Amino acid sequence: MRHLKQIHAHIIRNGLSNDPVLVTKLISLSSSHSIDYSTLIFNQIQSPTTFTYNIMIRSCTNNAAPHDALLLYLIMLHRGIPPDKFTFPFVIKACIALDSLAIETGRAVHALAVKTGFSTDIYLQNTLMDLYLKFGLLDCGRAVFDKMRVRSVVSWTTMVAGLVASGELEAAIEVFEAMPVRNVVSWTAMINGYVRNGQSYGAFELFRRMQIEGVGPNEFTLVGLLLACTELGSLTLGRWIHEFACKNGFEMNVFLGTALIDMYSKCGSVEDAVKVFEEMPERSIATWNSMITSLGVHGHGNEAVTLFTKMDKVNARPDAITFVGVLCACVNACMVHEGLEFFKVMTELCNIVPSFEHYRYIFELLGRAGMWHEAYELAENIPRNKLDVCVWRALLRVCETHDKAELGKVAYERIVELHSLDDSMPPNQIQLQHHCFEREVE
DNA sequence: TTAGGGTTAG
Repeated sequence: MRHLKQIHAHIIRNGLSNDPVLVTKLISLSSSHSIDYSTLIFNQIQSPTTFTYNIMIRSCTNNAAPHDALLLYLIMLHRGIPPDKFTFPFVIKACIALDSLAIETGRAVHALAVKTGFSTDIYLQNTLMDLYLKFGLLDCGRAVFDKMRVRSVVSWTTMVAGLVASGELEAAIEVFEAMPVRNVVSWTAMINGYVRNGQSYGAFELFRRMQIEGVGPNEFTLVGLLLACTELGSLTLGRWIHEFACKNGFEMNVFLGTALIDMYSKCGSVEDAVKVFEEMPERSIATWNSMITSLGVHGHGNEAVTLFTKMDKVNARPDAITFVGVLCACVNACMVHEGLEFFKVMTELCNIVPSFEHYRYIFELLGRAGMWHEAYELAENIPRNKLDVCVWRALLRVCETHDKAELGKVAYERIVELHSLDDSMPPNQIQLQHHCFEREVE
């Protein structure tokens, strides 16, 4: 970023700040470090063109600001700057990055693309398919696919991946088998389809077929296969994939490394997980989380906590999942006071809003420490939202295991009370829960 | 300047 700013200064001093090529290059290069800086450059352009808008829209989406991307698109239309064939895929990608509420915007963009004559662009069609399929509108995705006059391997793969994500394994297989050409991405998408649908042997069968047909796997493929090993609980197969990766010179990137750690941990070899972790040249938050969780569930609570404290030294910021792992480790290792301290760090220092899982572990810790009043206070102070019923349930659960009938009854009454405020809960379900509780109390 | 596949909790 420092070098980029120096270059930017030279550009200004040499009177080149209106050169569209230089300016757009600056925008896209700076966006991954500071979207604010990119916006600053963009706002200084005297007469922005379709091209500069496209670049700015793409930069926003690629850097966690899809909402701004849509806003820019609207401003662009408002200013009368015409979108082109590049604009539409970028805007649809912004919709995909948002939640499914953006589907209406997506449809409107689709409509405008039809009106302006860009709807037959293969890049747009592929992106639209992706949008509809990812938001569960399988018929719409299919309709785009069926209307395409030319389909590339990307079109077919998008269809396969979309069906797989919706659990439509049979339909995905049908499309996959009908593909005229398959590349490593297509094979990987299909392998993951088998894994996600609990058919891990099918995934390995496909891996064999892929190699017979002369397509080599890459890191993505191996990650899918490692998930299959994890699902099967097969340390032997997992080791084989690991050896395959080493023998074939695969780069130990964060995804492959993390999948290996997770596989070793869940297949019972925490030693191998640690070995992989220590040898990784680069780690993501998922890598840390996987390793901490692994140590925690294997009864190495102290090691998990030590590793957690190391995160700070390498500037890795813990997230909500990290604390689920740490709290779980504390529960398993009976580190009551440490756990309570971490919960404090999480909420007060890291500003992480506790989820149901955090409450579950924290109630367990408080229960073990006999701090029932604190547990009650904690549940009582949760603002009214969707989570509070779950939290009282978590407390009820802990009360049950610790034979804490009195507080359990309070928790139970709160659950019934909150349900009665919730119209979406049918009365017979409340009755049923009431019945269950009475029986448990007896 | 554009399109598709990947890791962590529960």
